[in-house]
Amino acid sequence: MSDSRERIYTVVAMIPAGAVATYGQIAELAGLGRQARQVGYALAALGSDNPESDNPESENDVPWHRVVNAKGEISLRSTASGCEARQRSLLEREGVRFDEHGRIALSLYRWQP
DNA sequence: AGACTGACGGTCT
DNA sequence: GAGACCGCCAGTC
Repeated sequence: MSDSRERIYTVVAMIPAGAVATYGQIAELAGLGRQARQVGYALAALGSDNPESDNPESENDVPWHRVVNAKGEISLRSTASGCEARQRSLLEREGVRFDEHGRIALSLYRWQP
């Protein structure tokens, strides 16, 4: 276990509702620099919708659904297909609108600490 | 030790 | 605007 992962979770948990953050942004705030990959890797370790997975320390309070890539799209992961639909639903519930391309206007919803 | 993989980012074409 | 390439790091085989 790397403390970097907890740092990432902490940063993600700081994202307010109705706002989204990019992986690169999270990485920078977490002190990882440009390692956006590591951020996605850490989030993937959460198990997304696998509450059965064991991650007692990270808790499920991490709003991973507020994290999108630099294009403003929901990144497709290897497994758990359909999870993105739930993510989009959660974001829309928070007031985030998607365009025809199914992308988010980062210029409007991008979280700015 | 070496090689492959992965929720990505930025730049070039 | 979209696609191809490279780079960066950690974890796993």
